[in-house]
Amino acid sequence: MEYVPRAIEKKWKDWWEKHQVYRVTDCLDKPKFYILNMFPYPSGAGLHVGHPLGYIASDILGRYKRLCGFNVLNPMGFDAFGLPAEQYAIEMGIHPAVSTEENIRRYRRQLEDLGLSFDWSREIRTCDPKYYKWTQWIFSLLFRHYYDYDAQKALPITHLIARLEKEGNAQVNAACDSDTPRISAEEWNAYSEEQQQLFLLQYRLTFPEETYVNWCPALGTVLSNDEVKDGVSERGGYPVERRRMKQWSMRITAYAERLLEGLEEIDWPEAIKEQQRNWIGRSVGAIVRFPVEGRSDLSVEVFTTRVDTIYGATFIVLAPEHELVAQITAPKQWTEVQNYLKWVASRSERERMAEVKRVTGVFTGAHAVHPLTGSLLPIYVADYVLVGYGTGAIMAVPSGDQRDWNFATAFRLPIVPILDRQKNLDQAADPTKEGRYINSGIINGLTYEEAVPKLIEWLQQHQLGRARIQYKLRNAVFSRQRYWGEPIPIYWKNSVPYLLPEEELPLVLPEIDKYLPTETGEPPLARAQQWRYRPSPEESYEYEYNTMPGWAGSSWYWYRYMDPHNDQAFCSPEALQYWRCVDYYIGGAEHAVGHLLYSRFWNHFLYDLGLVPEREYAKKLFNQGMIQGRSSIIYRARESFYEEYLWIKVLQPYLQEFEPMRIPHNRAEESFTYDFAFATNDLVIEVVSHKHIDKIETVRQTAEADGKRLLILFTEELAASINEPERTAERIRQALQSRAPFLMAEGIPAIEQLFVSYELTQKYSPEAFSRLHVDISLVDDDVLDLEKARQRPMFQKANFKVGPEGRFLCAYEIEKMSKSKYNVINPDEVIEQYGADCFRMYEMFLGPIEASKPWDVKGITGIQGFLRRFWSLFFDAEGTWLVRNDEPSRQELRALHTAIKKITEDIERFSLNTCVSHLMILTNELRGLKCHKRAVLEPAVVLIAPFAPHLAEELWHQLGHESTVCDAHWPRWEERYLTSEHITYAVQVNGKLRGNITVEASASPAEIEALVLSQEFVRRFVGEKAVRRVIVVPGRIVNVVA
RNA sequence: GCCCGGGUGGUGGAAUGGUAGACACGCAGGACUUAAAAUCCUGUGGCCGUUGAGGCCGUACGGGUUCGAGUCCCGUCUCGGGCACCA
Repeated sequence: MEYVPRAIEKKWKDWWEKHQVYRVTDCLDKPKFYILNMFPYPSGAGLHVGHPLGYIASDILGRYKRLCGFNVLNPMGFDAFGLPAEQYAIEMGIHPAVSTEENIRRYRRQLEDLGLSFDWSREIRTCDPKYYKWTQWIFSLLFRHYYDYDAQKALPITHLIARLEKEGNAQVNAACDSDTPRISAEEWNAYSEEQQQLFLLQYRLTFPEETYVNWCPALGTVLSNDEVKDGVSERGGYPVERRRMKQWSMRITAYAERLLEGLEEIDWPEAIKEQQRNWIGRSVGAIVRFPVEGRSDLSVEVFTTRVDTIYGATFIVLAPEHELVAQITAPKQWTEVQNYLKWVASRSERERMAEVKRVTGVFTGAHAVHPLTGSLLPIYVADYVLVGYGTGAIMAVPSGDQRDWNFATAFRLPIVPILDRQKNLDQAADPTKEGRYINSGIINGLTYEEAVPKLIEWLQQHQLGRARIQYKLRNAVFSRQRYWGEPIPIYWKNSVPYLLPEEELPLVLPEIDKYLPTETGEPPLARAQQWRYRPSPEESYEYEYNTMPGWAGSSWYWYRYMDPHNDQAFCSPEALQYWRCVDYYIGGAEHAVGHLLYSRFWNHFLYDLGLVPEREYAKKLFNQGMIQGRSSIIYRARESFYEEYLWIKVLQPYLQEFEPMRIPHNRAEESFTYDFAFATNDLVIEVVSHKHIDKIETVRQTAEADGKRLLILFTEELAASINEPERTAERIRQALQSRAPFLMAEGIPAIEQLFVSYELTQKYSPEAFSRLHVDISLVDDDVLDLEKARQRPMFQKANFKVGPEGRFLCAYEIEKMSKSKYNVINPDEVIEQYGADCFRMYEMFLGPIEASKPWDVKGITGIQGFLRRFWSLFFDAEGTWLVRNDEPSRQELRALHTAIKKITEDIERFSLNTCVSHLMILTNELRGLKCHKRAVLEPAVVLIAPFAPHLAEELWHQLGHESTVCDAHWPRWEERYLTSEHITYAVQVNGKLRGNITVEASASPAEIEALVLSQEFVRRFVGEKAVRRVIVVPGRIVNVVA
């Protein structure tokens, strides 16, 4: 039998399907192993070669664990709500559910082609009402609970109500809004129903809140902090501004400490844990109250981590949004302050970030009283103080804090040294904690460790301050003004939100006519006519029009896989008891502070309610790296009659080497085409404007004759094409029709067309043009200079290659694989050519899975050859079966058992690239030994099965087995086959390798030492010197020290 | 600026403090072939030397610990990632 990957793979894919080989049941007599991949968003672009990396790795681990006797759950599903489907719906008028369904189908097909052992009967989709019923249900639970710091867990809101009725909230130590008033039982009981409900919102774990949010006008929705990068939206790169809006919020801050502590008990990459720690941002400090001069009713509360520097405070700064600003501003400063506030409000997040260094602010005219010295400190407003952190106000200590120093210097405010070790305060602030305090009243002469408790005690006694732990973590905005998300199961009555009754869930997404906001600016859901749920016909009520954010459905999905079809519960207690939690979680590091933090938060909450068995749901996390794309750039120089210089960042990542295409004279009548085309091994690029479109016929002929594909870049006059995309496209179309009709004909596989200008201008504004990675730009003469080229933004990260005569350059850049960068490689093509087994092993062989690396198809032939050689252990070139039942030799067994040991150990530590190496070594050795023995080859098939399942299944059945190789037993190595009668020692003299000796395995260290010292080469290197010491490392090395 | 990772042949990458460069790609030479592809064999870190002597230098750079350092420690450079007026 001959090795034909595609045929074998098709055969076994069908067989697995027919025999339900990957069906997982809750098998109580077997130990469980739960592997989870972060589920993908099914984008329209389909899979690229970067996606499967983690899936393949998890599949290998899963197959291995199954062979070791575990009941393995390694499920797959789709995080199917999201922006792109909705944007597509807006553009094309297709319902998001339809395009999502289509995308999922394609994803599933691609995943199945990889031979992944997912149990598709457990597939979940977050957009399925049967699924999001439970997302909404968890939301309801959050609404019905509050977090009690004394109990250190979430408790039902009814507990709180009972306490309020009895004793008010004076003794309640719970997570709540910072401005929650203290009320007595009488006050509470006197509240109306609405007042009580509004009051409770201050405690609920999810609640509507008026806050500053990241508003993205282009997307028409708010974004969470982790969806904003560099002041623009992560998706689409649109500007983001701060806006005060009413939004649903999740009180994740209640869990700040728990989320921090939980990190200690999970085996996650240190980098991720560190990022989460930074994001939570715990800092220990104090709140200090500075009374406002002449206003006995007002005082400024500040948060500081350096209360010890309080004597160095020379002024107070409020955030522009701070509520005191309006109350304290002196009349004569009124205009100036107002202007400043207006200016601040007008700046976008992006501008603000770009101008971090600039010092701005304004004096309010008011002063605060220093609580210890009684001196007057001017109160300023400045945007370097953020309203969202601490109290939104600071005491400025210019001698110890660089930002305060900058401000003090700019506004000529005093800088007072407070530690005798502070230096060069005229140059910069010195934040040291060393030395003893000076100019510091009650702490003069003390050290940092002594001063802090003393000050806090003093402040507490005088009711002017207290110790405080502060977190950077903010409550998470939970509503989005979009259509394609989970509806929030809430209705409003008299501006008070009420939960839908549980039996009404799921609240199904209603149909709407257009996926756009209403004319009055309400979210798309406001267009819905047909809400299934009607709270009560008599009363007036309103629906909730926001939907949940993308991270809602992904915050609990791992439980659903345990029991995916349950309509009575999110997951049955039995399934929870068996599967408990994820043993191995695999996914990208980009979710470090988004999904991975929110999902931990939900899990802690569910744990508090006794609904799930573990505090932390993912015991181990592994981050796979990214497979990056390679984007090529070519430069072409000026042509005699072609007046543009062009930089082109090209689309095919495998374009690495460019040569000017030399069209032989016998093929081309006119040689000028020579200068217009660039060629690689399998592709010709022709740069042409519509005026010269008929010339490409010559190029086409040449390309076809060479068996190369032709890529045509239409480079119209850029200004014109940017301003008039439609006309440009039309012009190109007409030119093609009249002068190069062959390009319009279908079924010419050798030709690809790309309307670069057209595509660019249709999709992107001129403003976006400079950031775009498919980029054409006109350049000046002097850019031929390499150094100058590098200064252009698009080339800063590029690697250059200078062409002959310095006439053109080519270059490439490694970057994330993404559709928008036109550097995507689709796995389908690779699988078509080499087979899924080869693709799987090649991706693993590329390097450690945690590393990011560019996709490069170069080495894949090595794997291809390896698989053929492995096959050739079983069949000869004529396809004759070679396997015999002979007794294996010691050498053969040693090769096998060495491989078993190495591969077992390496899978356990998830080093899959070296596993592939060991399989190669085994194959090479067995071929060298001409080993065709069943006793060796059968275990070898099991060893390769996790990596190349199709090939293994075929050979397994050829070996006479009826059942799947997936249920074979993982071989165990036996030490007795690994040992040998002789051991070769490396011999060093003074740490330098000088030779080898081979001794009996039983030789004692003393015997080895004697033998080594008698060696001629040892004596030569020792020379006249006396041997001072001999170190014998058993089994490895001998070092002679002279 | 702060916090994490990295830096090893032409390339991807191996190496519990114990023979650096496994395995593979690429390249060179050879076999088979009319030829090419495919396949197989040999070689392949650099330098000097030899033509079955060998030697020296090599894991970003400079120091240190150790019998022994790619690996541990200190400092420098550099690349990547994350955070960033967080008081």
